[in-house]
Amino acid sequence: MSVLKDRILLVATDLFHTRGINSTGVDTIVAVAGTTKMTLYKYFNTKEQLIIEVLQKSQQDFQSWLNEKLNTGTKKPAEKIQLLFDYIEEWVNSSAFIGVGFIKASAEFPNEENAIHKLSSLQSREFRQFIGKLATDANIKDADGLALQLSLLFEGAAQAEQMKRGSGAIKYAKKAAKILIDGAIKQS
Amino acid sequence: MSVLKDRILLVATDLFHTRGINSTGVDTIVAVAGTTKMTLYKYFNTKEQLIIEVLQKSQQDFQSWLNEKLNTGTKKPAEKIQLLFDYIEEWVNSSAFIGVGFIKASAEFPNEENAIHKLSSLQSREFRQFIGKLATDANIKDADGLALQLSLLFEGAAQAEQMKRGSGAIKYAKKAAKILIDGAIKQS
DNA sequence: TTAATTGTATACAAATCAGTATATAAATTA
DNA sequence: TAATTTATATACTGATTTGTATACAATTAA
Repeated sequence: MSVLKDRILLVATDLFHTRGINSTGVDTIVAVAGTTKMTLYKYFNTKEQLIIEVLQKSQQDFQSWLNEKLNTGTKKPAEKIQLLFDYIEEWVNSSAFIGVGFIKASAEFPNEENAIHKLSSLQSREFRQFIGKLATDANIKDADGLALQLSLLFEGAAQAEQMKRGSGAIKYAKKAAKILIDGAIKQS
Repeated sequence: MSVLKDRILLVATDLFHTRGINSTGVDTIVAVAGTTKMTLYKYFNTKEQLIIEVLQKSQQDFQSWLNEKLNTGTKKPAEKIQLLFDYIEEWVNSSAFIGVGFIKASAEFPNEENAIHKLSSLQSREFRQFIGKLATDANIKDADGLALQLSLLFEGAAQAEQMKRGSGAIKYAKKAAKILIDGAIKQS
């Protein structure tokens, strides 16, 4: 990938999170990235396409980071799901955390027919399925039900953390997750 | 309150939820409300003021509805907190539900210095304190901790329901809430 | 009847928005 | 060296944004 395209993606990601997507114009993005609109529109056909690529890259980066954390060493499936919220906490508390893209995007583009909204919805569903696979591997009976509950805690905590940094919401989400996981394991 | 001001508030509330706040211009609002910009600006100094009043009215309406539900009949404190998510489910599943204003607003106005963001943050905190009072009245030990966890489930479920109507997220949030509440009561 | 209030109609200002056209400079490749 | 690619600079279009100015109509109160 071109270094300029990469820089535009990075700058756009940051500005979208700190100022909002609709409130960030392409003029601002190119000014901060130190390039011009002509270059931006060479790499991205429309602003919508830029938004979509920003969302995709953000989610890919997070998933890659999470997968690496979960797959280092030799962890049993039951351990992995117990560790999930530890890693999420680590991620949320890192200085790099600026929010969950698909949560914000779905709020800014509420129309369910909109391409950006559809992508947000897909990413939310995929992450829930990812948790569901962890739960299935751990031999949990109602794996999908638990996955949905954990995803609610995740999205709720991310929302709270976006609203007020350092709220400590993720700490209590982790505690709640442990209770729900332990309860689900007992029933299996 | 003037009938016209009321109509503008209603129309703005609906449009903000279905199209997004920043994507809804005042021209659209007055056109749908069947009035003119001059009238809108007679009742609201700025668009920001309109947004703020929309958020305040939405939260007041929800809180009033919830209080009435909780205070009809003679319910013990422990019953009230157990019933909380039943009422939230009823509210979310009603046709009138269009989302939680302060969740969307905080996403569209991420800057913590922004007046709209501040109000969103305040409303979220007030609702959590409201749950905290229910928990305290029910003699729960870590009332604030439980309130935070329940608010995460609430915001997560609302977020999920905004993203995809009829997702059934609230049903599983209710189940999770029951587990967390029962666990907290045991420890008291 | 006169005065005040309330709302409408319309046009406007000034800024910002996404996206394009054109021309030029620099760097890379053949 | 010549040709091609990559990026810049700048100006523009046309639509949209919030908010205001001005003039007029209808209703209500004194």
